[in-house]
Amino acid sequence: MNALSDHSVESPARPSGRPRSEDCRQKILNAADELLARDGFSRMSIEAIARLAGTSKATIYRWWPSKAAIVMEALLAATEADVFVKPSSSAEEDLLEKVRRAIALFRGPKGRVIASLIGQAQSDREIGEAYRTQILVPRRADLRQAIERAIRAGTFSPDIDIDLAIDLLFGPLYQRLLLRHAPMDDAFERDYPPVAIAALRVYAANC
Amino acid sequence: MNALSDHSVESPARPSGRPRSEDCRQKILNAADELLARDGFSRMSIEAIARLAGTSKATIYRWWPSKAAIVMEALLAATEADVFVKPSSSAEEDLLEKVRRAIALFRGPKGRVIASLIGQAQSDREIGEAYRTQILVPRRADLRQAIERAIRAGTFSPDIDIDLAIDLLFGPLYQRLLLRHAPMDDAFERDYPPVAIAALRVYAANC
Amino acid sequence: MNALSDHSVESPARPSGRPRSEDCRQKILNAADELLARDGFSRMSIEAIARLAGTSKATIYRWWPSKAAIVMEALLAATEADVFVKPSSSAEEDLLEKVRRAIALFRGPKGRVIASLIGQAQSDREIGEAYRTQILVPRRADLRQAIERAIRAGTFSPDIDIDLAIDLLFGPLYQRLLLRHAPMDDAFERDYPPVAIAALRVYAANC
Amino acid sequence: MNALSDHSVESPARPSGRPRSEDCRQKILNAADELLARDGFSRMSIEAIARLAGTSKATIYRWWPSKAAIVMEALLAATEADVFVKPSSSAEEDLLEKVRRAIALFRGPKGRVIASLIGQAQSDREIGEAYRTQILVPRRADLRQAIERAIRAGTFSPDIDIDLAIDLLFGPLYQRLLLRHAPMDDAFERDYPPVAIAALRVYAANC
DNA sequence: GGCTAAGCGAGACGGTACGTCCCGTCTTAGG
DNA sequence: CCTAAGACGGGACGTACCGTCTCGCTTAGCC
Repeated sequence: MNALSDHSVESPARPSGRPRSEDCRQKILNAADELLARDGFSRMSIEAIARLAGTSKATIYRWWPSKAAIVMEALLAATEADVFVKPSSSAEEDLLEKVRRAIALFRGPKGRVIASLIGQAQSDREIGEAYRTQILVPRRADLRQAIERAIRAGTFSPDIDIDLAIDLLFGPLYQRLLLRHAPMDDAFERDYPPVAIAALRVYAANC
Repeated sequence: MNALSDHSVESPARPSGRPRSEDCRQKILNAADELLARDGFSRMSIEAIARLAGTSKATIYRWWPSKAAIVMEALLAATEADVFVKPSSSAEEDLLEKVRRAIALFRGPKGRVIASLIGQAQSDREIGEAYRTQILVPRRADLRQAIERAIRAGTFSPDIDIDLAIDLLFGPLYQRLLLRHAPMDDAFERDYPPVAIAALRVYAANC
Repeated sequence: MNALSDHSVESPARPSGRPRSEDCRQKILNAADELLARDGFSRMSIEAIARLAGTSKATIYRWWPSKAAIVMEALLAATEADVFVKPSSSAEEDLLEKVRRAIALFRGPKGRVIASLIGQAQSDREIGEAYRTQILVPRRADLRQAIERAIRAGTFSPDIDIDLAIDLLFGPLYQRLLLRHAPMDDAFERDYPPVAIAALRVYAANC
Repeated sequence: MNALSDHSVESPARPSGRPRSEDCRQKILNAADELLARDGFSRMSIEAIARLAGTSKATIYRWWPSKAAIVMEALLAATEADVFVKPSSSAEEDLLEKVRRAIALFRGPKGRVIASLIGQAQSDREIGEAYRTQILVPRRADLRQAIERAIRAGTFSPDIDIDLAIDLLFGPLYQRLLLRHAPMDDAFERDYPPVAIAALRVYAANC
């Protein structure tokens, strides 16, 4: 548990004092969402969030240590569903679907938010740590399971480096998201996933 | 030519008045370098650069439109050599070497600088545009040539999407540079390049 | 009765519900005293009093309308004895003693507290009103009685302006307390009182 | 020279850099004056001064260390003339006039400003020090000269404590200014000065 | 060699946002 | 009802940089 998520600790024992206002929390997250869309991550200020949410800055600082923490919380809740793939009989097929889902996610409005967070993480160690812990780790654990299913099914060699395998699948996606050297368009969404799976297959077979 | 590189315009007509001080330019670039290493991109301020360089802020603003432009200029000069690969008889072999060079570059001190710039580019369109124009475009043009050589040699199908091909090779690198979910260590430097080439080969053969 | 002393209203009818905690009242007054000594009036906050007293802010606000009211209450209780002079046969002698007592009071630890209150009163009408009503009015009534005794004894003319007379005696004291242009030292404590009485005598005789 | 008056140092050598804007200085002092009249010293904020003056807070903080320093500067310039008395043949007469001038000053709009400053000085050592150094010291030096003239003329004994003498004259004034227990009205303005002089005379003769 | 025009340092300036502090009010639970 | 705890809206604090500006002083090439 790191600093960016302390507020999400839920102690079972009800703490004394006036309880945190859930309404207030929502207003802040909504305001953050709106400003994120309008101004982008680094151009939006905490003062603006407070202004728009109609809360005081102190209330924000009481619960979130930074702008990134707010955005992360908003993102986290909303992204879970986007990438969940119901396991099918073919692990390979599932991986293909996961790649497709990731492309769809990156192309949608959350794509820029994710890119912003990763961008900020380059100069703020806490944001990076939080992003890895809260978003990447569970995400990659899920992918790892799918790959391990494929290994058990004999599709992939048990000797493969699973981290490397995941990177083969998703690296080009992140690259396009972040570098924007080429569009993440319909052609990419159609053509890339099978290429990625093919690349993984050749790596994982001949290991 | 975009805003981040206006200063490099060299008018052939000799302007009147005192000429730009080259000494001053160097002091600023050096100061930027030092602060970049010490504080990181977004924590370093233009005021600090001016302070350290012993120049005035006005002088900086006269020649560079932003912090990123300064850093970009410093980076550009220093990176050229790192990635140049003398063409050999085997285009595939050259690509392999280029991947290796990129890993070495990313692992070195310039890695964090590049990551910082890409990070900032997420929220500053000008930086992004400049990075793509000045760094990525020439870089990818070079890679494209190597791939076209391979196509002409019959190694790769002429139907491949060259952008996608390049992404297959370098995507996982940028991913590790920017997400830092897994180390870019000796094992990676040793294992990844051949895997990348194999992936490209399978894509480019079966296209 | 003004706002700063509402809490001293004592309804004869026993109110329903939990009675006010006397312990709590003492803890707050003690904490106020301690912080007053440590930080001075305007640097001490109500939050700090609550923290130190181990009470909640709400409890303080329920009983006192302001910081000054707390301090006033603490001061009032403690100062009564300092200035009471048992009437002797000579009203003039009594006045002399009262001046001496005031100097002693101002030189002691309560001197700075009184100065702080008068200082705050310059920008807070309520504090000023409360200070005058609760402290100055009874104090000056007492002095007035002593002077009237002297008038009845024929020492002073019955035509004198008693307020002016009191000011002649105490003005220089307050001036030194508040301006601190010159020390209120042993020499002053020894030399000033007879001078003051002499000044009063010459005014009150030749009126 | 203390911290509250550093800005008034006038180096003969013109300093480098953009010169201080006199216009800006005036706008700030005027804004301070207006707010002082409208809201009183402690209710006026530096933010409000900046807002009204149309300057930035940084500009204020660059030149004045505190609210009090601003007010002091505004006061200082405006008060000089109010208390200057052209020496006449009678030193005693001059003292009488000086007392009258002080009463007039205290009754006017500057009276509340002076009271505010003295009030703040009770909890801010720097303000007190500045007030004493910049206002009281020159003021009392002037009074001291008048008294010394009277001593040389044989009116007063050479043994008197001049500080005490000044306090006898002005103490009651400050007391009424600060305690407001009795009005500083026409009657006081008419009656007090001769009483004060008489008191001083009896002290200074029988010393 | 003096003129002129830009470069340059220094640093003031209007702004904006920062993160903190305390205010006085409120909303809980528990005594 | 009283109290402890502490969340809340509000607003000022003093600081840090931003990018622009106004000065006086170089420092060249050109007349």
